[in-house]
Amino acid sequence: MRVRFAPSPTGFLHVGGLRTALYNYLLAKQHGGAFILRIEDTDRKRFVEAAEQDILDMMAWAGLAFDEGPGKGGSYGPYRQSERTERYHEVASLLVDAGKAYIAFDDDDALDAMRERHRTTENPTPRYDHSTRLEMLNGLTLSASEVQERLDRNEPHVIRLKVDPGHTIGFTDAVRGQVVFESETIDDQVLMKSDGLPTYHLANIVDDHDMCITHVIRGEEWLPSTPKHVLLYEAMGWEVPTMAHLPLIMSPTGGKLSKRNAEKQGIPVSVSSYVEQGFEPEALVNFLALLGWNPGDEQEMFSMEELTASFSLDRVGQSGVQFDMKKLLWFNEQWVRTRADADLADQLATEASERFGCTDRDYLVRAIGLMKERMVFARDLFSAPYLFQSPDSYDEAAVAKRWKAASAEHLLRFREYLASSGDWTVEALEETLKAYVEKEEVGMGAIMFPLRMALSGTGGGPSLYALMALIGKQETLDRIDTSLTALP
RNA sequence: GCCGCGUUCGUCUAGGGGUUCAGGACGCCGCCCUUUCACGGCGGUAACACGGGUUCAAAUCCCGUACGCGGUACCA
Repeated sequence: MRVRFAPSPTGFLHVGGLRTALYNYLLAKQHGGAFILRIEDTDRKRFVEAAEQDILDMMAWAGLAFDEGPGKGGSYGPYRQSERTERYHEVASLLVDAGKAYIAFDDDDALDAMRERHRTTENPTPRYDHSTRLEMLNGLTLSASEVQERLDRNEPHVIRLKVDPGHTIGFTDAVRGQVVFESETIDDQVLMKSDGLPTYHLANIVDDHDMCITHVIRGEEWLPSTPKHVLLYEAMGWEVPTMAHLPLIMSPTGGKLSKRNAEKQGIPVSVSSYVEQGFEPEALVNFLALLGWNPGDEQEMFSMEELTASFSLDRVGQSGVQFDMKKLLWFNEQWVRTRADADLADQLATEASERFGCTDRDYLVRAIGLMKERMVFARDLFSAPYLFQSPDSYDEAAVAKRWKAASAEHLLRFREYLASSGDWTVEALEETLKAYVEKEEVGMGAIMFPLRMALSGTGGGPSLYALMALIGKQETLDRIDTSLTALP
């Protein structure tokens, strides 16, 4: 099995593209096949310089290593279409010689004029096809010598696929089953553009054939052009690879997950945005895998290895799927929790040092231990600055609601208990507090809330015993003193 | 308009003729645990688009309609 991911470097890697790459990757790994990356840079108008590097970086981030591709090599290279133009010309001439394609000289104005001529309410977008091609300037209407003269004059021209009406083109899609099209509904697709570069349709079948691709797995937006590809394979006498069209990922309001549509709802379209926001690669991969595929049982969490073992095309759905950010967030939370505290500390050390001057690695690891069940992203650690420094303000709403007349009094008295406490462990601190509650005959909340406010400046957070044990005796006493001057 | 694909809880989905007055997950709500916020546990909310067939029996098969999505470029 040989599969490929063939993105166009017209922008940063799209999250939907990543899913396509993932499904290809999983299948290749599962079958011990090859996963190929091919850059489809035949559109010079939309070419974006930094895009290829972004594609490479994002695939590496997600853990999708390819076996052949730009920078990696392989025996079927080059893997950039801009470096393979000669081969496309070769195939295009073969097709013209065989009468399967023809040369056309019509410029934009001629094309517009033709469409204008035929446009009606019933036919808003007339096609360049069997019904109109005889009105145009092409190899079918000009004599061979006229064509040659124009070519000799270097007149701009394209090469079009000659689609004859009257027959049915069908193929079996691995996701959708049998799909058929009538040939008269298909236009004479341009194969070779006047700039000398091929269109996707030509380049794609030439490369898939030359690179011995066995399974073409791509988005559903390609389904309508697949009959053209089938025609091309047949014209060349090549075998048609297995086709599989994946359901489109849609925005929560419906419609393709386009930049404008999605980002308005807080759903980034570029994979790099997910990296910037601090998503775990495993979480995005897990989420994307389940967006359009399901294992058939009730497992939700999947590592790349588990996905590789379980994935199959026949469990890929056929209908469009909506991107659900809440679920992605849930996956991220789950995956953050699977990480070792020490591992998270490695990631967060620099920021901890820069923001809080915390260079004590053991301290960082323990702080992470207190926060882990409360994080969606690793960097949520820093949403609790009191783990590293005295609060510089106190949550006003919480104070207004729960800071009572006796609060300062309790705090002051409990400070004495703490000051005389010798053993500064979680267990001992718990004992100390219980002793206070018993002696003073008050509820836990009477002291717990003021204490929490003094130490963290907030009304919620990790266990207070653990927090005091973390920050230490002196810091605990200092924070209580500070709060007593700041709070009523 | 035409062509193609699709349609089970709000979302991702299981189920593909009887065992399902439809199961799981996210979300939401409630309860329990708990000093708090979370975690966790338990429970709840909520769906077979519609209309015809076929059949003893249909969410499951067929046809139609509606709706959604994609395509309709010298873009991919």
